[in-house]
Amino acid sequence: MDKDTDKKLKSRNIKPTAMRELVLKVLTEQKTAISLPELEDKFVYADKSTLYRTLKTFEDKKLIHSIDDGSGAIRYAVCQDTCECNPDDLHVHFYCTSCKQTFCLNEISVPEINLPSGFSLKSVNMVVKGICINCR
Amino acid sequence: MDKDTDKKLKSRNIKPTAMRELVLKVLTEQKTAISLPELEDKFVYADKSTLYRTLKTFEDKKLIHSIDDGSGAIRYAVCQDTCECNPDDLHVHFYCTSCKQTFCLNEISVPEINLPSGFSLKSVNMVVKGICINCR
DNA sequence: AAAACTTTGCAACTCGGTTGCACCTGTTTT
DNA sequence: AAAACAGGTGCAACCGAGTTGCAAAGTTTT
Repeated sequence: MDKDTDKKLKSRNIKPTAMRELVLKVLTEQKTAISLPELEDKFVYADKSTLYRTLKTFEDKKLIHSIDDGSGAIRYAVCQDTCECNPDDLHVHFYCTSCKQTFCLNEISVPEINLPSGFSLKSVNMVVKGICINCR
Repeated sequence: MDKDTDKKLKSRNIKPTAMRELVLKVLTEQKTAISLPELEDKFVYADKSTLYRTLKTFEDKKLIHSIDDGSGAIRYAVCQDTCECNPDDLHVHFYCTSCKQTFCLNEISVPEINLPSGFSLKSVNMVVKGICINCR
């Protein structure tokens, strides 16, 4: 059992099962955002639905956030420690069309938008597509 | 046959078949972006794959643009006349979580982003989620 | 009018996501 | 300690969006 992952789970009110610890560990070691199918590949013996529900639980409890990068599969990445997934916490994501990896640009927060009057904002999904530094 | 739709198709180098004229007409009359499944509902007698390929053709020829609003289905909307779908042509989209409609905010272009060095930009998908003016 | 090419319709399939249900495991209650 | 309970996991099946191969229908070219 990893003390740190364990703590992290508890800090977000998630019961730390063996499965969850393993998933969180993979997510933490992962530098780029990962999709459910990709996660499945890393866990040959775990069931798809278990992994699915694990991700959903993590997302509900704001341990991870999801990114729809337009690749057809939703990807997930661990949130910053202080993140509450409010509009202020949102950052820009980068999708590399060459290596198909999705990066969290944590330093770049999504610009403010002045919506037409009558429209209210809840959240923003901003994905920049291009070529990443490794593929150039 | 509608002269205007016909002209519009030709101007983008698309052979104006009956099917395509009808689809373009629906897309033009539509105030919000529409998905393939939604389009299917409007064409009871047309085949899914035909509609699918029609949308793809339109998109290739830059008559329409696609929006991934995170709803699970890609939506399409007619481009502005001068649009070439370059990064400069890109505008923000608004997805209403109540009525599930997606609006093109044509007046609001996507803000510029300073990517980390080594990353190059090709396009941007920016979707703001919230409540639209009709649902408030 | 025949040949060549394009568009359309049908059917089947892929793949990501999702759910119902049974089983199992660990915890609480009696 | 046994029984009851709650929650987590695995299996199987399903859904819905998107996609493709192929044959039929329609157009264009020669």
